[in-house]
Amino acid sequence: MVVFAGQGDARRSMSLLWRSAESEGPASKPGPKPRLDVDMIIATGVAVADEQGMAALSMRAVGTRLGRTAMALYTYVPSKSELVDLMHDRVLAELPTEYDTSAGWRPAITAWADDAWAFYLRHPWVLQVSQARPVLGPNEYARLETVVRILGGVGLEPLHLRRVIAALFQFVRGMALVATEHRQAAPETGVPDEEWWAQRSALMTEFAPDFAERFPALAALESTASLAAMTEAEAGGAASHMEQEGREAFRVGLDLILDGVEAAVRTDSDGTLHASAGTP
Amino acid sequence: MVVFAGQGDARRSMSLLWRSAESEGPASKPGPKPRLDVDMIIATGVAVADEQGMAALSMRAVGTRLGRTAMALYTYVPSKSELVDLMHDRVLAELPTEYDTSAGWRPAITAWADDAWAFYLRHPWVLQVSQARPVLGPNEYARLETVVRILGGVGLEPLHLRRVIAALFQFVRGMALVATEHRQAAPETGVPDEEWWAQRSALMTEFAPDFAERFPALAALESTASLAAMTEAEAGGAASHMEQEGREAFRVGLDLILDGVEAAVRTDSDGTLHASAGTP
DNA sequence: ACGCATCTCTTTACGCTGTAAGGATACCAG
DNA sequence: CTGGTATCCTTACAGCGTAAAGAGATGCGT
Repeated sequence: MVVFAGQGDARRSMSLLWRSAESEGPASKPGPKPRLDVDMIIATGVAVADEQGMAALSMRAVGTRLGRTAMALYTYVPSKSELVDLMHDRVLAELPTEYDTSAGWRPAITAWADDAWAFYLRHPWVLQVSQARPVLGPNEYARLETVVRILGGVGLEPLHLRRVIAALFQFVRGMALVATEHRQAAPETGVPDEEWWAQRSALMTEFAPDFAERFPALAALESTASLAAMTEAEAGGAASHMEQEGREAFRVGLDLILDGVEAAVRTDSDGTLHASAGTP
Repeated sequence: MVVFAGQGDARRSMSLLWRSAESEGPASKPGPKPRLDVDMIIATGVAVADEQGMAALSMRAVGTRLGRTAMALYTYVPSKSELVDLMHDRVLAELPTEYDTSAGWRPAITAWADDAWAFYLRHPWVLQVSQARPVLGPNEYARLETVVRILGGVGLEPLHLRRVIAALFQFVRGMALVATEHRQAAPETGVPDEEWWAQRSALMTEFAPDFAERFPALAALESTASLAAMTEAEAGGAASHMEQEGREAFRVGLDLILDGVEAAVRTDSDGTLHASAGTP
């Protein structure tokens, strides 16, 4: 057997990502029976990351949760970064893949974005996984397929469509990222949100007493907008103000983008031929 | 002097962020002359992060660059995370604060977004700084003020305006994040982009030969869009395809959002009273 | 049934991180 | 000159990912 330098790794990680239930190697091998398997390790990793955040995810942490040492994991998984990739693709399976487009693409995409938002808040650590070389697991593709299916028939030309989707993805991701960061700030630092802001604004007036002169537009906006936000938030009150505002900004931004898409669809299907691209 | 638990830190970091050239303590103090100062340390930190990335930014790295040990820095800066905050606010000063709105807000915002994009590509590590509790330094406020000044007069109501701005910020951030991650992937892993993708797609056909059946919409889109991207990219060719596409998706997404804003402005100034909020 | 190849899992170790603690040295006010 | 204070260094600790080597269990070929 020939092994090319650096290829064994890629091969192994792909086979881990795409492995099916059977299709494994020989049923009986020499050596002690494995008392662990990749799925247990992935599940435990997800549990650790969900409960204590990405920073607390260490090989030792996962290992001891399974009653094993850190090094024992290396029998099943080539490295920590591979484990994270596997965890990523694993949780991605939670996302729905079917959306009702009978009322048009817009409600479907909105529902999709809401689900993605909830998903990110459920697994905030996913937002910490680098997108540089995407994981390319089955569930990553399934997620993409879902969006392409919804948006494929609206009449955007392929290249444009792909860019719109990329923008949509990154928008959702970015908004969810700040939301989760806000949520994590309080437990991590031990200082509750309100206290922190109160303290900071007190120090602001001390260190930057000329704030209103230096940043007039900002000062004007803050005084009016904060007031409006307060009175508006009176109805809800479940989550913190910051989180509520994050959610609200997400909705607003999403609507802006979808308005833009609608406008693009109108001009596109006017000017160019309206091919029902995507689903055959 | 009374020191409340946990407050000394906040006070110190605010004074570091907002300190002005003079206004420092007594000119002559006992003890050896400081051979370093906060600005040198910040500048060195920025240099390290720019050149080698956030992962390579360690107290030891900064220290030895200054011909000192890691611990020497703790005389000037309370902790690494404070240093990162200071670095963040420092580089933020590079962003322009004045934009020509004589041709309307849209070209101004577009120029602003382009500058932000270039800024993030120049200092990718900034995207790694948590937004949970924003740095609240002078330059962070200046950046916000800039956008509010541009968008303050278009006739969005304050609360809506704030959310639009939040969405805009996160969109730019998110798009820039993937772009920088792509750019860093090749040097970090040592595998050039094309090789990686070639290898991956070869493995894809091996491990998921049923790809086209499982993800029909995706397969259709890829075959048409990739072709279009290739022929379109033939003109340029400076940056890699991935990076080019990231930039393109950024433009497309931004235009979608701005289209949405235009629509919102039209309906807002029709229905509600058009107050020239913001700049007085 | 035996020996051996092979597999799982543990122990130990290395270099890296942020930073707490304590000591050496340089400097200024009295 | 002396005492107090500030700068800076050395040492040390707990944590990280993982390389290397070895212990023990297991199935196969003989």
